[in-house]
Amino acid sequence: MSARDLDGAVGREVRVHGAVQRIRRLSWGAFVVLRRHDGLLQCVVAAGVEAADLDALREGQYVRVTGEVRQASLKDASISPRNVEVHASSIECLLDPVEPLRIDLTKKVLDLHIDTNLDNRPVSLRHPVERARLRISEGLGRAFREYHSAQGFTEIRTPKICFAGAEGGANIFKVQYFDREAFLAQSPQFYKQMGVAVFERVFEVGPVFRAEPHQTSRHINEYTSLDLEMGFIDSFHDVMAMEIGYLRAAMGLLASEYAPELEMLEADLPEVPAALPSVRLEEAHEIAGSMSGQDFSGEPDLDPEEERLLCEHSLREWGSEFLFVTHFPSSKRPFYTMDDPERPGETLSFDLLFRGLEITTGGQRIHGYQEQAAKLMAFGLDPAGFESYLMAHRAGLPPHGGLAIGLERLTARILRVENIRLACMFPRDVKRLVP
RNA sequence: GGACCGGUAGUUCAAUUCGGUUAGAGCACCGGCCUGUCACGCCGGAAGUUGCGGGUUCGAGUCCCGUCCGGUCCGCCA
Repeated sequence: MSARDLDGAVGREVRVHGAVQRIRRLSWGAFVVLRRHDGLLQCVVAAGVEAADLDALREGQYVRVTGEVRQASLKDASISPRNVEVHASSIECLLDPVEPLRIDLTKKVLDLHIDTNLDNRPVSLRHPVERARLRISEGLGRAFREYHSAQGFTEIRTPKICFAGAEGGANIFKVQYFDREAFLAQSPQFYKQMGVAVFERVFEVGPVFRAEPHQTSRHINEYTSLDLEMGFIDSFHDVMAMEIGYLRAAMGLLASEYAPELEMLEADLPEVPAALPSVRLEEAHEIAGSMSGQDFSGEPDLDPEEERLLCEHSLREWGSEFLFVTHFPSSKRPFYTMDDPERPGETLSFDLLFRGLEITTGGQRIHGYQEQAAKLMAFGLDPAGFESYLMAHRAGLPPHGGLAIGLERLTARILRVENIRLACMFPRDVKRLVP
């Protein structure tokens, strides 16, 4: 029985099951809040109801409650629905935990060190706030699928065990693959591009792996990439427009179907203007420079301080919490990125900044075989090592481009969670391989 | 790879410039009370090898050396 169904069942007898999230004992009985598949439900258990041994009732037990649905008016935002409660006529224990919970799940906030939280993830995830964060992340992934499916994209699944990395460099995990060495995918980039020739528009929601030994609140070594690639674009602005469409759809879906979670998390969804501000990297450096007094000009990338400054500026001057930065230098972008014919040394690429953090990278790709082979060599790479990739170029690719959004980063910034790990069910970082 | 910071009860934190009696508090836990709670409330209780090893000292959670573990930020990136 869903929360919505309970809403319409006032006066009826229902049977529900769940885990005991918290018990508030009073002299006449207790309020017992159940954790269920789609929210917390308050039950009222008077002392002496059938099969109910209130003294034996413990947080963490799994129970089945039978009772009448009655109207209520509850103040606790973690409970959903809040306009009904179940007055138990019987309560049956299905399972007793073998040890008391190691973490206090009854309070409004989990007052834990992030490390304690993550070490105890099998339990801490049962807290309403942690659960709600994962639901928001799920909603963003769901919106990505729904929106792009409606836009004519085909969902693809590409291998995560690869012969070579898409981005090159040392940040790739090696794995033993029978009698050979293989690598964990850093990106579905090559496969997406091949997919463009098959379906014109493709997307994938999947894990990517980065072996960088970074230790910050915005990096994990396995994250979920919301990837897309689209053919027959006129410019990379088509890709940016698609992202705007997605963000608008995603915020709409969250507002309509994830309202209880958003309310509990006290989240403020960003407005997504129909057109987002966009500046070239050079201009971005100037803006950040004038705000901080530092000189960023000539830097090939944005540093984290600039990302924060630029977002502040974008909100104040243009009323947008999102800001595109374009035209990163060729040297800083992968070899498949198309150069701007009008601006030598610059690429037709973009990042999207949101609330102080880079959440997306994208751009137009090189589709011509000769151009791609030439740029590979200019990067000091051997085209022979990219044979199957270049096969697609030789067989012909339409003009195309795409992007990748870091799901955990997007989730974390929407919820204003400081550490990306808290937007992830079981984060992997340099120090953390379990749980 | 670099810079900074930290490790005290199950947990989150205290512990007075410069070292000083028996290392405290909130929450959780245990016992009792409370006719409707909303992070319930009230009374009581138990709970610690101060990460580990060594040193200085009459005396070390506090100072010094070593060691282990971790966090934040930077580089790099989503």
